[in-house]
Amino acid sequence: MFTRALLAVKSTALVCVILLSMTERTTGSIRARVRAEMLDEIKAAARKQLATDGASLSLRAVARDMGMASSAIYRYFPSRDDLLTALIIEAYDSLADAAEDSEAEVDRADLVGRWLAVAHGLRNWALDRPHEYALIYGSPVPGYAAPEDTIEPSTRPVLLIGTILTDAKTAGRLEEESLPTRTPAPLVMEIREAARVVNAAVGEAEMARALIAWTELFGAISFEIFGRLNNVIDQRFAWFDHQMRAMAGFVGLR
Amino acid sequence: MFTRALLAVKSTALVCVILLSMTERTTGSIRARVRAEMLDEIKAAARKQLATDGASLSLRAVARDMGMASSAIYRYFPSRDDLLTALIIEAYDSLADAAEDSEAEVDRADLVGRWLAVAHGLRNWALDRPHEYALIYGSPVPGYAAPEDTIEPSTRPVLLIGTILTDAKTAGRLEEESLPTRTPAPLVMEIREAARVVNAAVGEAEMARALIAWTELFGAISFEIFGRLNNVIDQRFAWFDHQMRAMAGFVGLR
DNA sequence: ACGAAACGAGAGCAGTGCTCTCTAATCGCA
DNA sequence: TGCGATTAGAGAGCACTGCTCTCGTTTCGT
Repeated sequence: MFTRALLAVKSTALVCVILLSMTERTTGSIRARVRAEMLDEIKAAARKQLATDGASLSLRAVARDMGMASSAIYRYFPSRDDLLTALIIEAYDSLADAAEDSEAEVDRADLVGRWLAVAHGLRNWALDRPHEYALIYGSPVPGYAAPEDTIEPSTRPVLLIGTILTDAKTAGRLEEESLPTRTPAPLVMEIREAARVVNAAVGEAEMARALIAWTELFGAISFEIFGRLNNVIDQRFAWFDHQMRAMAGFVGLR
Repeated sequence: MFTRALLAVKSTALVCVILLSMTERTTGSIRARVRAEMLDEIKAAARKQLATDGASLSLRAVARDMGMASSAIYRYFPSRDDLLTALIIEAYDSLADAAEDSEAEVDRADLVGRWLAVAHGLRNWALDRPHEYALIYGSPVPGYAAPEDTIEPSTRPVLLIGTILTDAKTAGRLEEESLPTRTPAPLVMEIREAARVVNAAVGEAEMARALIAWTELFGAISFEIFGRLNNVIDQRFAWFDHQMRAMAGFVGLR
């Protein structure tokens, strides 16, 4: 909003702008700074529209909301999909932040508590912004193909269980077990690789159980957010908490 | 297609139509029959379009595909959402059929096998028609609110585990256990009610475990269909099978 | 055989993503 | 300081969407 008003009174504000550019030389030209602010402003407006009108994101509505022509948006985002991509990346980061913040508040030695904190952190974030959750963990947006840029941010949330697993293992708080012998060797290799990626210093059996718990976790959130619990479970918090404690036991956390 | 050609040569086919209506008096007037066929034809065209172009379903494209004006579609479906609703209901039924057929092929006494058959039946259906899966188990379609009509069909798939649980219980093939005492009473009541609805003659602890397995099952399918396994797990079948065997153990099936 | 109901086509409305052109503001650099 | 190059924004326009309304035609029940 500030940048918009600024642009509207261009000539009179020019001196002020020059002063600003002098005191903040590190941020580059004012054009670059205004551009960065515009990018944020557009994303914020889009996020707002996402929250109110649901998953149907209209570029024109965003432009209208900002009081500018729809064509001007294309100076900042080459297409609607690129705006979506930016929102998706931000959503992953925001989700990971929420989970990390929630987990950080728990005593390091309380491994079940840390798992529960991650789970509830993820769920609370999803409840707060269901449409953003749908954007990243729901069905892909109709004509939208997730580009490369979204792959890396999407891995952030799952990294958390890596450290929990490692800490549990080193503290001797993780029950050990071996995978059934019928588990195909290629799959075992992939599970080991997954453990390596999330920095989990555990065996394939423990990692497999953690991945299953992770799957159940997002299954539970999706069921709740997408309305699959309607008319079945009203005790949403209690049910989710029960599931997560059960999965902690399944993983072998003590 | 047959009905379209029939309508195109109306006058000459009139006698034929009368004859048909006489031999098939039980099905009602020919108009009613043609209408039913049209409904099916539109749904089929829509399903085809869903499979090729993804979740963005265009009424006009469906009409174009059928060689008729877009406005004519509104004689059969009052709105695009109503078409979607019809497709959703059919998808639930089709999915439930697939799971039932898959489960029916397994020896009644093999309870783990029956659970695995249901799971693989659901997964195979989802892999065959990912967009229809997304329609019913993904994020809700943008401007679409699922009407009452979809509630009942959506319960069909889950009914299957009810019979498996009951059979396992009566055969003494289901490990018993009690819920942790901290489980809130209202939640216990809801779980018992859920067991009643799916005809599962088991206690709340067994039902809770089954619901968790059910959640993991759909979490696993969603992860696979929505691309969350990309670059992580390539051994899709083996991984799913492993998960489902693990969940069978978690539920206590023997 | 006739009035009522249903059907299909076409035009039209408001909305969408996106492109192109044109003007004005701002930039880097001499 | 001024000038050519770059960038921002507006507006018109294209093809598309869901949906409504009207207008003939066809089929229905009686």
